[in-house]
Amino acid sequence: MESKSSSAAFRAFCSQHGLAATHQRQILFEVVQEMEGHPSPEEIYARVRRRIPSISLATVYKNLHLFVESGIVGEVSLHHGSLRIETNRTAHHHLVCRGCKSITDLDEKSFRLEMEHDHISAAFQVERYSIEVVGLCPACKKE
Amino acid sequence: MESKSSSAAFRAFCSQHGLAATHQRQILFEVVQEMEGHPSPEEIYARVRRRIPSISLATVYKNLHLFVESGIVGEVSLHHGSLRIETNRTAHHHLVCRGCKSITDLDEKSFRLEMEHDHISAAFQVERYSIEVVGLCPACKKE
DNA sequence: TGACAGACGATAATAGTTATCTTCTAATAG
DNA sequence: CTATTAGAAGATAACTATTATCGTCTGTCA
Repeated sequence: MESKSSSAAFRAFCSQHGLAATHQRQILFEVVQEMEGHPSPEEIYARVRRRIPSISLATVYKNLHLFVESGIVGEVSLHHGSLRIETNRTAHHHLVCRGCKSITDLDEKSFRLEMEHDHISAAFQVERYSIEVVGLCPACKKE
Repeated sequence: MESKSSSAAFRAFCSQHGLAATHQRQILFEVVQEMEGHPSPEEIYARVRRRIPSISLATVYKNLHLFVESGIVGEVSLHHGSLRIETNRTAHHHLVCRGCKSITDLDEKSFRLEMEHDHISAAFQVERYSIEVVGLCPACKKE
């Protein structure tokens, strides 16, 4: 059964990460996995409230952080939270540390990229692309 | 002379965009272009204050927006400002509209990428990479 | 079944950013 | 070269997203 297996996955997730299997956490777990696209905390909050009207937004945030840390969901941008200006106007890419959020420029020559344009709708006007290489910088790796 | 040509570039920029060539704007223009990396508004503000101690943070923000719009600087992430959760855990890339900030997933197969690993420090532990294709979606293109 | 660590909810606090409003100044017409 | 005026700057209030705090409640495990 759907709910059985989903519940089992949730319990496994909680015990793997030493977390209590609470009702709020379980609904969040389910909702996050059934949502498509790139929802914001507010959108997730709105959706969870349909099932638990009394849930707190703080609970949503706290659990989203746990989910991101554990890897069951990702974050679209590691450097949201503050505007960052790009002064290097030549084509280049980014090396991003998921620990300290540092960003290092990579020369365009570091990659050879072939785009299969068929896969991108002709109606979308492509202006540029950039590659984000994500991982851990030497300092953060030590931890 | 350095300052001559910089000043000429600034004046050209202003008249191209119908902007008044004010002192604050000029210092910001210069500072932003001489900064390396990916400075935040606060960092730029701190630096500009060394030359104009009385400048307001609001002025920094207003001018940074103008600079971004005009293209003389870029923004590192088009979707900062709010956490966005990634529920799709399979390898994929993003099609991002710089107008409405919408994000569409692209299949991993859309690209063929060869990384010249020599260019990335061996000390950086690469975990994944993702390609961001930036441009205008059909709806935003109409404007 | 208790005791307790950890989770929840309510809400205050903070950080980043934007809006408002008043004063000032660059652009330009005369 | 001055007067006019649209736009710019500065001060600061307001707003949005996020995090911290704290009292209460509830899974977990002995």
